[in-house]
Amino acid sequence: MDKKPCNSQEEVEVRKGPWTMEEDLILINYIANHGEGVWNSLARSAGLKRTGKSCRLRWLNYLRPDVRRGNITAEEQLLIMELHAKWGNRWSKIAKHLPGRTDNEIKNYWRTRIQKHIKQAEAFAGPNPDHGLDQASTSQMSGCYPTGTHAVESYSPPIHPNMEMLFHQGPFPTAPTVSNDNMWSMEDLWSMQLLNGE
DNA sequence: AACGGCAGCAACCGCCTTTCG
DNA sequence: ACGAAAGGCGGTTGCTGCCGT
Repeated sequence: MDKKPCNSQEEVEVRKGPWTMEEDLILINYIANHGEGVWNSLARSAGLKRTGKSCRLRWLNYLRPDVRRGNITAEEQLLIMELHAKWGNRWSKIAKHLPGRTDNEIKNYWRTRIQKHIKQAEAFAGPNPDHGLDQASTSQMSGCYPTGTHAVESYSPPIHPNMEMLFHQGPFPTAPTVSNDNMWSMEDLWSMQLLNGE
């Protein structure tokens, strides 16, 4: 599509889309041996036809050994909502308070689960044209909360009262149906890396 | 059993900020 | 002090699998 007519010999084609197992292994191996560095040159040196950004994202969101995926606990849910009430869509900031969780995962979680339930709560409370949740982006949603100046100690319901009601009804899966069944586990990858690398 | 719609997740895109020369 | 490059972040999109009809 927007592929340039390759007029430079440095112009190697850039791969996009899902990462392959081989690419993952290359990246893991390279970082294990050389550590993280300048991502653009890392991608080149490792022989990956990916942008530095893509490598970084893959590493941070998926390949890091300390990354935890799936099974967001009820405690984590509450924390996410609490911090979101405080900071809005500052996902990376929120993620820092959830060890092993990535901003991307929290963002997805918020959008797919929590936001949905907020909508339901809104609907349950009755139509209110002023709220306009549909057009409310998540950032606007943060306006529903006592954001900014309110510190956590003054933290009162981070969510609509209806949300609390939903909580008691148990709308959130305490063990979300996230499953990695269809992919190799990180343990597999890391053990492979160990076999390959050292 | 097949089809259509929906939900969830991974990855990409573009903008903003930070760092380095 | 200025400009360029890289990193970081949030928003959005596309793909895949699941569920209901």
